[in-house]
Amino acid sequence: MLALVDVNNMYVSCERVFRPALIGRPVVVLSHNDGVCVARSNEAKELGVQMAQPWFQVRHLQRTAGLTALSANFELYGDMSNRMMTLAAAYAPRQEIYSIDECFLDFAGVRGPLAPRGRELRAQVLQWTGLPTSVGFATTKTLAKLANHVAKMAERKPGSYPRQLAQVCNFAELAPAQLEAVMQATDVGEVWGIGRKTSARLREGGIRTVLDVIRADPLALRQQFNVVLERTVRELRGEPCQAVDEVPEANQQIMCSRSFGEPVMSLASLTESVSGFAARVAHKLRAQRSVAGAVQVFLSTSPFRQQDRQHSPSATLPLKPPTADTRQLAAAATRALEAMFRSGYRYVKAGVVLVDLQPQGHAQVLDQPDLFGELTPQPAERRDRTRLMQAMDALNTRFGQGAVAVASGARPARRPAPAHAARQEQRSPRYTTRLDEVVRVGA
DNA sequence: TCTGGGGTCCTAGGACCC
DNA sequence: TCTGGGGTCCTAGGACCC
Repeated sequence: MLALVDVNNMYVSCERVFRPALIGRPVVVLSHNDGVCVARSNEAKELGVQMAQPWFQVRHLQRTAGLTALSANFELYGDMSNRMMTLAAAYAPRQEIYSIDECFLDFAGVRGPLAPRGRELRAQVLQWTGLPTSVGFATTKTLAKLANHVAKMAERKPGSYPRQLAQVCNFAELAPAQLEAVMQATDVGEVWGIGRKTSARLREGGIRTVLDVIRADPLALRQQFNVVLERTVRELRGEPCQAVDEVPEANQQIMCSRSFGEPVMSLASLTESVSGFAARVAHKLRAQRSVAGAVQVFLSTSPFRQQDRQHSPSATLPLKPPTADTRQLAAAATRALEAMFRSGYRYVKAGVVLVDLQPQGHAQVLDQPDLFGELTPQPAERRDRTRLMQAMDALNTRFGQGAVAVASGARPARRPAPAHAARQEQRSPRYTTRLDEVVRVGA
């Protein structure tokens, strides 16, 4: 038996822990650049605010409906997530952390009724971290996700599902007829893995509810759609197709991209951004003990500005031998940027992607000069590089991203905030990870 | 005026080989 | 005029998730 534990409206719930006055009120959390809504309280959902909806489209609700908007505070959410995950892990032999706000628990070998354990878990996480969760139990991952959805909706929309399924829902405890009623009451688009396009096509074929798709022929679905849908339907029928993975696999690509606060036209400014992105991805790369075989850089103008000329190039540069050295990655990234940059365009976004990742230490040694005329460094030099990068990572972890950076060209040592710095007008304090930002009590 | 930032997996089609 | 067949590898793009 599996459980899916999921924090309700994670980012909003994290903010409410430290600002209880926001409980019961419509709240959204905005993306990096205060661009779109990335989390919504139930009250904000009731107002009709959509996931990823541009902030400027709903901003008026501040005045008319008392909507509160906060800038994303990922440092806070990451720390709250760690606390929640640690508590949840104690309830089952195995845990897979699936995202910042969800984990699967595998109860294989655990005896006794599970719903009470789910309620205990929920109560402890709520009391110890302040985060409200929902718990869904079932025999496969896809079913556990669905049970979790039912637990949430039964709580949020009384009447949508039986009241006793609220907060904690165990499909295994339902009578067959009850389970069938639940499947019939649930739209096929709510299923994990069935998105907008697929559900629209399914509906055209007369498949509207979860019950409909469970009764369809998996092989026929595979032919009409693809193997992913077939697996999803098999999981809905109780046939496990996805295992619980305790140890996360190393990422196959690592990306850092940002929209700018305002359009950027100068190469110098883009170079500064791209070097910064390269430093971030290099840091992440070393954290998972990998090296990159190639670096990709992309730029784009705004597709929403029809009146602007569009230019969205990308370029990939191989790294031979593969490396995790910030200086080499930043140099390659800026070279790629220079090769594709064209003046006269209003760029609004750029990004750096590391691909062709391999485990550290497996990289081949070249006895011929590489593309840039360099030989594979000798052991002593490699050791120095590694130590330099370790020192950089340690300083940046302790004092904040960017405390130590690679000098890139003409940038002055002490520079003003770049013109394209992010807008983040409503960020809350990092209560749990910065000593100077902890909650103050009294005057 | 203002439109996120990460990831994964699968598939189709082209290049290439024998 | 007539223009293989089967296999592999790679890449771009689509769909999905949070």
